[in-house]
Amino acid sequence: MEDRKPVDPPHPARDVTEHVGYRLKRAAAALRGAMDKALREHGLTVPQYACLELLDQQPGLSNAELARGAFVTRQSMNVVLRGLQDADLIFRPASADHGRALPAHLTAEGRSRLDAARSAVYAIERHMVDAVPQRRLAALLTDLDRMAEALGG
Amino acid sequence: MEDRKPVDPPHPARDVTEHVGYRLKRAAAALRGAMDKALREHGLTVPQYACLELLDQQPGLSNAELARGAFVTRQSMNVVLRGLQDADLIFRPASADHGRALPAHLTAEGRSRLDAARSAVYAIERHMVDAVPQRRLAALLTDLDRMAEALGG
DNA sequence: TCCTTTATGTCAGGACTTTGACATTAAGGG
DNA sequence: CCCTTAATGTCAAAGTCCTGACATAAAGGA
Repeated sequence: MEDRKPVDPPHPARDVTEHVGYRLKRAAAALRGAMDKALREHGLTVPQYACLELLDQQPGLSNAELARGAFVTRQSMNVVLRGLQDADLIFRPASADHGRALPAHLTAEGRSRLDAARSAVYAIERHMVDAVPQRRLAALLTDLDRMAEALGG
Repeated sequence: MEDRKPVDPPHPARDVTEHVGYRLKRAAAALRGAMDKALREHGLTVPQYACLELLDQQPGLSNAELARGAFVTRQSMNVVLRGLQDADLIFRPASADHGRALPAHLTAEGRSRLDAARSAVYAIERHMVDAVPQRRLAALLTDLDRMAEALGG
């Protein structure tokens, strides 16, 4: 049996629950839970909503591009897209004219569904944003981006 | 067909990628990815590592308590615990003496495995923390907590 | 005491996500 | 032109996580 070798934590903390990673995970989990609950009433999952939102602002994105935008694998996004396609919320051409990427677009029903869900999601985000002092919001966003970039996100 | 009804975003943004939720998700995904990669070399998943870390600092936690601490359901934590138990990294009594909760404890092997993995995880967290100005770190932690609380985290 | 509430562990089923692998397609360099 | 590289879509298998449900056990009040 070897002795325990304490590792210096990244910053002073009494336990893991004070680590940045833990707090980040907690906040993300809270957001995910709130969105799950709200979107369920609209018949959408979080990845599905994210996909619709991306397609609304960038019509014609391919499966791989959507996957990167939603931070999931191509395989996962493929499943999401099929679900959305079966629900007639998006459509994709059967074959690509140029490369291999199949550009996806919202259907009219997809747009209206997105509009409905967006109200609920924005209310959640508003509630979340209101919890932090307004003067720190910009810095918060900057720091989140820096952390993501530092980790290769 | 009804007209699209624009919803005011929670804060000024050109598109979803500038929303707080998106940035939060991006940072969390980057952290998760980095931890996944690092922990795989130690034969651990992120939930397993989180579980070991919690048990190291609070020995005797029950399945339900660990689930809350790791932001997953009891059912999910139950499978995590079984995996850790099968790998002899933790142990639980077959039956509870007092209530119904089964207190879990690290084995010696669990402790050494945790020590090894911790170095890798702390290096990641250090890298992440170093990416944000030190004077803003405390505020960042506070804001993450406020957002989590506002959403019922 | 009895009942309700709350919390826990567990089972079953399904949904989601991932890793690994393969074939197809476009682009660039030799 | 041919080959390598990179990117994409897809399939298969496994793991992970969730919702829903049920039985057990402690605590509190009528």
